Amino acid sequence: MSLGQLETRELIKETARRLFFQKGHVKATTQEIADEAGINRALIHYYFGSRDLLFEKVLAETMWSRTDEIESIFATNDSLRIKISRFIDVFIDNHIDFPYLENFLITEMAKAPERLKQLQPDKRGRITAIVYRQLEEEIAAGLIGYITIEHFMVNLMALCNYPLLAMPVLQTILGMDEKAYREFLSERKKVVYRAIFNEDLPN
Amino acid sequence: MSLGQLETRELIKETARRLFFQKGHVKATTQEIADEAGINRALIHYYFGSRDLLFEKVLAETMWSRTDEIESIFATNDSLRIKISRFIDVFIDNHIDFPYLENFLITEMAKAPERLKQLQPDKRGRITAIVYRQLEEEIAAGLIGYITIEHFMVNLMALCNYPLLAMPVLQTILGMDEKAYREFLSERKKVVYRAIFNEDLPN
Amino acid sequence: MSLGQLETRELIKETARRLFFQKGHVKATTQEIADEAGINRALIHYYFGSRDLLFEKVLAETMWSRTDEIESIFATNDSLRIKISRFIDVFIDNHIDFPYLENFLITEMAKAPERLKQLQPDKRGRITAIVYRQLEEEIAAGLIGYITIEHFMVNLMALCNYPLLAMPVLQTILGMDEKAYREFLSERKKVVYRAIFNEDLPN
Amino acid sequence: MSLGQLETRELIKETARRLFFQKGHVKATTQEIADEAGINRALIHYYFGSRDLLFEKVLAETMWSRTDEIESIFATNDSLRIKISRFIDVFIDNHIDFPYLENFLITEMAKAPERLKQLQPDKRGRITAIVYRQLEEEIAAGLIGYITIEHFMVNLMALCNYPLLAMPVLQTILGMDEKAYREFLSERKKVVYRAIFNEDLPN
DNA sequence: GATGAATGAGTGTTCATTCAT
DNA sequence: GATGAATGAACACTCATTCAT
Repeated sequence: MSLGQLETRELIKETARRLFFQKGHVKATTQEIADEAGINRALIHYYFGSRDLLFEKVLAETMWSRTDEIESIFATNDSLRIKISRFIDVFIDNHIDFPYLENFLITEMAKAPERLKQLQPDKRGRITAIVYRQLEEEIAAGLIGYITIEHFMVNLMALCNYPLLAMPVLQTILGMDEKAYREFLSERKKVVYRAIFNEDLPN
Repeated sequence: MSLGQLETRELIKETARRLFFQKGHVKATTQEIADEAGINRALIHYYFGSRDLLFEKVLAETMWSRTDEIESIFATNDSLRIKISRFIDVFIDNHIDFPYLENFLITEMAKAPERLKQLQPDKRGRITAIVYRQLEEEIAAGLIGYITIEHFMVNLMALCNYPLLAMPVLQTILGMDEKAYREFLSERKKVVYRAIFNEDLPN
Repeated sequence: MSLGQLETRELIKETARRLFFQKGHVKATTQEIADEAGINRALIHYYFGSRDLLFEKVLAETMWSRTDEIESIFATNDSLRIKISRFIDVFIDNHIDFPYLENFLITEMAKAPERLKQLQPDKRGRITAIVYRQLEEEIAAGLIGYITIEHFMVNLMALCNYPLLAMPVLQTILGMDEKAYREFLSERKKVVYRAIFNEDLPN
Repeated sequence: MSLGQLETRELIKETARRLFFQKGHVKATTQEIADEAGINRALIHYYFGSRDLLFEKVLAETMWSRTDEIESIFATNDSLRIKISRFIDVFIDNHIDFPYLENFLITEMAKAPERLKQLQPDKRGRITAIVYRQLEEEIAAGLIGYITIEHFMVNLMALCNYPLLAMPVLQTILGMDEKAYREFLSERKKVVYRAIFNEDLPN
């Protein structure tokens, strides 16, 4: 593989990723991608075989890196509070780059629910098991009120993801511009932590 | 306008609503809508001018009724806790019917952010003002921890909407079938109330 | 179905038939067909669903009428000589109109041999049985030399079809123009009969 | 020209010939040819300029060798019967290797009838002249019935070529498998000779 | 009001061909 | 000589839209 090839391959994927996940063009056509990348439409087929295969490639890769990120947070010996605090950081700081990824995932999952299973291997199970144990300890110690693992995780995901997911709607409703919304999102780290543990985020 | 005319108009809108918001066919074609409604494709143009105009009409109407619903909850003399409790009820019970509406809204808003402003008139301002006052009283009385009105509302919306919005993803992650997920959603009423007020939902 | 619809449907089929079987454009594109018929390319899909379905329709219909023609020749009480004489007439006179049909059939058959079976139902068996009996009588009576039914039929088909099938090649080899070749073909009726029965065609 | 160059040139032509005439892939793409030959697609253009030029080259060469073969049969002092017997042998035995050549020729000729003239030089005239004389002698001697040279040659070609040409169709109609059809073809040598001379093939 | 027929613009994809190396 | 990258033209097909009736 020459350098040029790698660059073009990567360029196409980058462009697709940007259109799909950043700009929210869920149905971005090959023409749109080619125009944005400044290449010929046929090259997409040369490198990826078909629009769908490019699509799957980009989705899979993004999912992998995301899953790895999450796993690396939870698969440590740290306390639950530290883990959650990191999770919030990652989701709010990093995922600003691809605000539509979650949205995208939901739309696609609605069409082909069996696809996620390929993208999310058994790691999920292990993560849940770890968090489950730590959560039980917190509840037993009376540090947080009773809650099931499922609702705990969904609360966490909801509080972190929703403001990203629904950004265009919320930005309009709350009457915030780009900058104000960014500020709002950074404030949310404390707010989410507080909503989860009912106490202030340390330091 | 004859009765038949009204009926066909309404039938088309109903069908479009179902396909768009219930089944998640964001890109439902005029043919698909016509087939589902059992009418001729050209009639959609006869009544609505174009696919996009039908789309906007349906979206606007759904938004209006939703806004009205929300307003009627908040524009009373009830306590904040009762209002929030009703809000949770409405969002979780009623909005199960159109699970993809939120998702849809977000996707469309991403394309044309200026559109929402037409759909959400100045009512928004009045609602916020009312809730704002009540929220300040709660905080002042030490009944809930300090939180801005924006974060309070976003938390509430996140905890209610996210499980609906992300249903396909969560259903897969949590390994729940249709029935189990419905059960999970109904449990959430208590969970959300608790997360917001840090106390159990009365009765 | 309106008159216009039938006309357009028929027009498309006619045009396709002409391009496929008469002009030998085995790979005629939908554009070519549409241009030749003076209609929009998309209409072909409107009426036939796809290029292949149009193709199959036209092929099947042409085959049916041909099979019927052959059957009506052999399924009588006439003598073998009369039947063969008619067969020669039909193949040479009528099939001049679609000189590439046979060729076409062969090319397509090479790709999908299972297709012919659908087009040629069990009629074939009955025809062969009838001819078989009559042929045996001729041989037993010493009227023609010993020959199997298979070779007899293949000889007949070869002598009739080949000059049509290979028209472009033969026309060039034999140095004949359109008119001369047509004359040559009409002479062949006697020649074929003679080659089969080793005696002159009556009257 | 280096040895390697010659080898690659020849390899490409061989591969094309096989795909075109043996496997019947009339529309074989440059990619298909390159893959089959194990070379780069661009090399076809390097050596032959374009797909069409490769095509023409291969067709021309195949035609030349075929014409030479025929000429060498007829340009001897042997009797007509021996010549015809050899002709039948060559066409039936040898041409089994390229069953689609004839078919191919016909299809291509239909598109560009002027092409054959370049491929079939004045040899044709000489061959016909020789056979013509011998045929007249046979007729004069009452050894065969009256027939023109054109019909005689066309009968001969028809009886030999048609079973090869129409192999896929005939195989289906006659219900023969590969092996049975091969057997059938070998029987045809006697059958054709008999149909031409109305007597058994010697030895 | 309602329909089938017809169209033009656009989609993903294929392919022969060219070009830089 | 040989290769991978890149392109333009064409293909079958889809779709919203228009039109005549």
